[in-house]
Amino acid sequence: MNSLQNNTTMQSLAERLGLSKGTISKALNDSHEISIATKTKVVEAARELRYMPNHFASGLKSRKSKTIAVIVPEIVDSFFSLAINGIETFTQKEGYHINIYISHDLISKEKEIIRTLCDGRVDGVLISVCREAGDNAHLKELMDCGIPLVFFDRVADELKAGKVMTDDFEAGYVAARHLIEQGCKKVCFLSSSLCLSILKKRMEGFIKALNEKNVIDPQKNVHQIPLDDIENLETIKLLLSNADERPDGIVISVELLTIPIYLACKELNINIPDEVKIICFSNLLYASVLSPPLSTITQPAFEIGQSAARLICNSIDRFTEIDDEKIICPSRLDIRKSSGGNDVHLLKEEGLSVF
Amino acid sequence: MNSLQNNTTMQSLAERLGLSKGTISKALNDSHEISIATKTKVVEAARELRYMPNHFASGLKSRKSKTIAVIVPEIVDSFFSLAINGIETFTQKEGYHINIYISHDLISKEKEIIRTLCDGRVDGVLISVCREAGDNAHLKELMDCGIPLVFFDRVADELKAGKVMTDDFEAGYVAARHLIEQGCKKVCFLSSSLCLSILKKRMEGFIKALNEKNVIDPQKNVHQIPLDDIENLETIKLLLSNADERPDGIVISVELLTIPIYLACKELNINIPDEVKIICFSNLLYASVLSPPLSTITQPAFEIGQSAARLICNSIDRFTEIDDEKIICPSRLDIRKSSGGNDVHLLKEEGLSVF
DNA sequence: ATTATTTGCGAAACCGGTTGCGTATAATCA
DNA sequence: TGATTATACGCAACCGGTTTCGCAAATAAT
Repeated sequence: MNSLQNNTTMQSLAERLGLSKGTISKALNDSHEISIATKTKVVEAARELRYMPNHFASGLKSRKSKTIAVIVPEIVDSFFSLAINGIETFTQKEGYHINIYISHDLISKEKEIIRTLCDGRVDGVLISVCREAGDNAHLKELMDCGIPLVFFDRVADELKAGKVMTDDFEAGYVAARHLIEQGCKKVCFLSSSLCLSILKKRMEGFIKALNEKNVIDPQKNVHQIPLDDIENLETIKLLLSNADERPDGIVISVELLTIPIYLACKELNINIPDEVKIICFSNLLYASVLSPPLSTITQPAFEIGQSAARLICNSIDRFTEIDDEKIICPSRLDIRKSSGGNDVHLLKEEGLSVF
Repeated sequence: MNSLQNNTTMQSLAERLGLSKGTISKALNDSHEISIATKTKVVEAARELRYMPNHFASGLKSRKSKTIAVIVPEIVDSFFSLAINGIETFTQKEGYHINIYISHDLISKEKEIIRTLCDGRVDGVLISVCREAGDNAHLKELMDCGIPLVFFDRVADELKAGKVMTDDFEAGYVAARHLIEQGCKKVCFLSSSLCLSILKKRMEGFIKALNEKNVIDPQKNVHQIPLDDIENLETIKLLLSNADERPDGIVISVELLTIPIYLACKELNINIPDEVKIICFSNLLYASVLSPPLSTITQPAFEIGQSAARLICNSIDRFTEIDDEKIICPSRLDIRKSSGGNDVHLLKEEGLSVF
């Protein structure tokens, strides 16, 4: 049975040393009230008996858990796993633990998760909101509990909280301009839903680039693709199958659509980049070994995670509210062959390697 | 300043309703001692005031945190992120929270992490041990604290604990036999270090297949590749550059070596699969869009995570020790073009899709 | 030598739930 | 009607730390 051997408590330590519980506490916390001699005696005994202050007891009094909740829509995703890596790198240095929650892009799950977070188990929350639209009463309630909140990447624009993101508008613009400069005459933009504000911003940047080229009604070049694995392939094949109307350049705003695009082109025998040039918002480590290597708008996922963690840890440690602070980490254009660039190896790019 | 609005406590609820703290507790826990009328009154007031039992207070008494620690060597990794997805899927149903820790394959980090886990903050630990060799005193100490431990994938053979893994020996054998059946005359095995028992088992399976073909000294066909991104590319290029000695079939036992293999072949102008056939232990979602599509030994990462979570949750909830229980989830051979198979789309394989 | 101050520690309250026990009131029984 | 048993709730201890306060002994100041 569950024996729970390590029951060394302050009380047992106190009895063993002929001291009081309070004295032990003060000694271990290096209080000035306790003599050096007693302190060393206590510290040694504590180490010997592998004493560890009980997490619940100390948390009950201090109201601090040294724990941060991280809510992501998905974890099998190069962006989010890199972001978590960045978060962990920072929090671990500061002695914080992290709880991971996956919303699976469902607003109901997100609400359910948030609700469990109001009992004091976490000192702060980092969140990348789910794709599914919905009110954000749950987020407001969380903040009403006095729990600091920081959004990363997918933010809720209308809430006053910390926000760490990339320059999506600019990146959308750069992606579209790049394809235009590569000689594309008909560039289109693939998105999932446009509920997500970051996707909307990318699209607006894309529109701006098209407007500069005096494209008539650029909104017509924006396509919403379902995220279901079967439907999306069919939708994309439909888009590419009509040779006359077919786009010769595609900006893909979500990494998930990479596989269906490549598959569709292969099935329809369309050559990338000769017949259609492609660039994708993506953090894929494998972009350089795809055929052809995939040009990407690479988001600084690790840095975004790290900055978000720094923001929330500082807010917690200094008891300061985050006053709608916004941090922008710029994305990077990595030109590879899929958009007609040279096929150089970009494996060792700064900030991408995680090994 | 941090206002902590939601200070609804049992005491405040009690005062508001003219009852005692104990009565509130019993009412909320549906005790038979309390009348229906009182119960409904209390429950309604609790909901109205958004009362949540304090995590520390309840944990202090119950000695349960409803939290599981998950320690992985890396998170930007398709296997581990899938495994975490599996873990989360199960634990979330059971009302457990999960803490994520990343050892970055460093034994020192692993020890440090484990040490912080003995204070009662978690009810159990799931771990995939780090690659770096070392004693496992820290794991024993954890178990001595009465905290259930379950290994997944990378296990410590010598410890008596729960273990969930795949059939590495069998998989290594199957991979090698597949290449041999595809006509390879000189098959070799790439590994990182052989400290990891799972890599050793894969190698032993590989050796068995070669022995069956009466290969002389098959151990000579086993190569250890450094994991550093620059060194490994050079080492692999060296291995492939000598056209006479060059292997015509390669079993890659770690996913990390996929990129350098593809890059090396491209640089040396070696055709996959005509000149060298390749199969890799991997959970890459992008295997099918690599060029050529990569044959894989696909580990049931999601199932492994799910089973590990089930094992530890059951152990916790039933107060039973895990008596060296072993669960084996078999891997799957996915033949694609890199090993000379047909280029079929294996996107929708059972158990792989995470969308 | 006497008073003032510092030093080192113990006692007890407190954090917010949980739980065993005691008891007053109501319901049941003889 | 009086004794017995349920019913419904309050009281207080407890979980394991933290912290305030008080006090005795040691040291310093006068």
